[in-house]
Amino acid sequence: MAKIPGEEMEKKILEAAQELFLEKGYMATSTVDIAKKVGCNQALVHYYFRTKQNLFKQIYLQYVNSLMQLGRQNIQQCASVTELVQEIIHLYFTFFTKYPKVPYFFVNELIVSSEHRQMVKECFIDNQMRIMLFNQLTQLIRNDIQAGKIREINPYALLQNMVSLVLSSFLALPLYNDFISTDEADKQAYLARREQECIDIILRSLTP
Amino acid sequence: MAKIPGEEMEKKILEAAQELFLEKGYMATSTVDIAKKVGCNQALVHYYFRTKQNLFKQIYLQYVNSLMQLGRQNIQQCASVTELVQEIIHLYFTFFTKYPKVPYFFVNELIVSSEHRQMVKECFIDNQMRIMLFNQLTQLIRNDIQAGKIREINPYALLQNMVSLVLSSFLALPLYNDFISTDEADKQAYLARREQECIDIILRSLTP
DNA sequence: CTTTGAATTAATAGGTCTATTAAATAATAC
DNA sequence: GTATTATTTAATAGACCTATTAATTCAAAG
Repeated sequence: MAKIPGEEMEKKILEAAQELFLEKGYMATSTVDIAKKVGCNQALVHYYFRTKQNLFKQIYLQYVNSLMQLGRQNIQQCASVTELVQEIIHLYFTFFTKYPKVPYFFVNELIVSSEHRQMVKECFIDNQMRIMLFNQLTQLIRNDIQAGKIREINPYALLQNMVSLVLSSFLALPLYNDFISTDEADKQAYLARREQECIDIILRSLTP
Repeated sequence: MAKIPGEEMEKKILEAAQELFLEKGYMATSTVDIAKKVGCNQALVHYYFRTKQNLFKQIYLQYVNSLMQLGRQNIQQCASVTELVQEIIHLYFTFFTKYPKVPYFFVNELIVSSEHRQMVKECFIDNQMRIMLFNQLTQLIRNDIQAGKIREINPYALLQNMVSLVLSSFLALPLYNDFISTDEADKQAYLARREQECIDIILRSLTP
């Protein structure tokens, strides 16, 4: 070791940790596992990140941000709730189809650990991006309600419904694997069907 | 100890384990924790159940069954999909409102552990109850489609949509707690709202 | 070529955990 | 009461885990 210059090793550790955290969650991943995956000494993990919690924090907050950034341009261009719903659901399906383990990782850590919730809360609370996107949603809803294009609905409820349907489509993947089919093409077809189904349900739920 | 006759202790261990598994999940609960909660020696947990996995299995399968049994009479009396949807969602909201940690426990173990999925699969595969209820749903859907009362829909998709919306209402409770309100009355109101919202969404998704 | 600071390792302290064992205690039978 | 069986305990083996320490190797600078 020590042949790789500078921050190379730090990055490798971060990447290995990312994969393992995604695969098995925080609790079930040990710094020994991470080191083994990188092929370095276990102390090195602590040398760069001091604690396992630190390492996790960096990775998790990176996901929080990338999920929030996801296609903000596309979203800002939307002129109606209908467009927005289609755009958001499509973006998330595209992203999660690429990284199908992110939803569970994300949800699990958020449910399981009060500390991790606090972490996310602090990251969200004064986040300009979040505030802007939420304000846009609220504004669009108000407009479309007044125009009689959609029924009255609380923006939080709409968000929760979308998130629920999208995430659960991916959370169910392990079940799909074990109960229905392990074939990759089948899985892709399932996800494509779910995307349409999610959009359809949400749009129907908005008709006046 | 040893003053309590017969199976009393076994039951106490089972109950303590149940609470802890619900609270923290399989991985984060140790047999030491369980013994501490009961107030007995840790070896006793193994004396009665031999392994932690055994103990878990008993508890988990009990939940699988009680969830499946849940109000099967009420459900069998339903004459239309609309009725069925309302009845099912209401029953699950009632049950989970009483035991709000069951949804996460249930979902998590199912997602996280391939072994636990196999366990459930074996329990489901030839289960008469499951087959009957599913057949009834399929039949009702067929009837209502032909009668022009609902649009064409796959029974699996309908089930997944219902389950997703119901479960996620409860999975979000820790977030509700930390981000919105810790007040018990608020939480009850939130759940009541969600129940209506879930029913509403599903029924709207079925209109021809 | 040697010095110096950074990167890496080996070793280990101090915990935890599951599961087993043998010994002690209680309950029951004879 | 004593023998027998069931319950309960203390003790511990054998893993594994995080985090730290001190020693080693490496890379660059003088």
